[in-house]
Amino acid sequence: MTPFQLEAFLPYRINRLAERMSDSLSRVYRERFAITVAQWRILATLHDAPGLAAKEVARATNLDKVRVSRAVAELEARALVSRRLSRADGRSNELRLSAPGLKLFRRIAPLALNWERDYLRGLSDAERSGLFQVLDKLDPNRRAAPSRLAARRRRAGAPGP
Amino acid sequence: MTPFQLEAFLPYRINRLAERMSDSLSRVYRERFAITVAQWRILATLHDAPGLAAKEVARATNLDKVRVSRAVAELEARALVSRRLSRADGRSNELRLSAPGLKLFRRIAPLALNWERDYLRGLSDAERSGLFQVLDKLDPNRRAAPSRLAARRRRAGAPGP
DNA sequence: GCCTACTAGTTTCATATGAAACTATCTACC
DNA sequence: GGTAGATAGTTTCATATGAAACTAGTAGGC
Repeated sequence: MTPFQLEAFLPYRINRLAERMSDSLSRVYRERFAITVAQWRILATLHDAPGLAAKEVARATNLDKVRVSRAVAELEARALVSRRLSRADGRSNELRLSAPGLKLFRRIAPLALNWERDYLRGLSDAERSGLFQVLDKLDPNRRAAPSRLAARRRRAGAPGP
Repeated sequence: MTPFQLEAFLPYRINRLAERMSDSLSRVYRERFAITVAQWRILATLHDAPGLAAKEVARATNLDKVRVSRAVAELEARALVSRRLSRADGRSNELRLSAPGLKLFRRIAPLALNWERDYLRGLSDAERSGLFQVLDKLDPNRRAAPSRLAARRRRAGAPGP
């Protein structure tokens, strides 16, 4: 007999966790602000790095370029994001949060962080830091500044290394 | 300034990990056996619990009933799964792997387990067991037999409690 | 300058998805 | 035994998705 239990199979468990988290969190900003997951990621990315081109946004958000194109179009239509033709490359635009976009981001971000804190409430500090450490190992990020990440994680309740 | 880094935000990280794992793993059975993720979950579930109704399969696989209905129809068309009208409830069918379905499952399962072992290769035993422990806390399963899970995990390389 | 190959971003189109409607059956109550 | 919800599973239909085609621009010979 082949020993296989879906319930103990990592891809299945991670996938299920991802879906449930996403459902729970997206309710926070979807119902109240009519923002999709893609739009939320883009707002957060442009907040952190104003002037990014769509291509870089796609990379930073793990979204394909079609979804970025559509989400940015919608954000622009709602005047939450502005675009300006790049001087350096006439094919791309520099994307930025508009004033209302920034305001919206500042309303949502604390809600998202609260949601995360509540979600992780049941874990010990060691479990929290271990979780992020394992995430970094299984799915390394190849770009973001490590120091800011470490700071962010410390705030999230995990003790430093 | 609102401190928010997408790269350090748990739902985003878990989602990205789930997507990448799913992409990598599904290549194992999609290309070679033309099996979708939903179909794979259903095969594994029916292997573990023959005779289940679609409703129970949906619950065990975390798939909605529409997807289960479609995936089962396809599996049946390919003679990998058989259905028999339930004696107890005329609305549902007892679903089972056929002989070819069982054979296919037995080919895929070891590949999936190898994939998982390789994927977790970079983690220490403590990290592996910690990961599953945290998964159980963040996304508890409300049904499967704990003893079998524990056995499975021990095999996966994590020391028991 | 001007081909040629490449890239950023958009659009098209075929497929995947899931909410809601539907069908058939069950359950509980009379 | 008949009637009024409930429930299992399928189908419909409107929307989401992403691969591939397309548009516009760039870069590197020559």
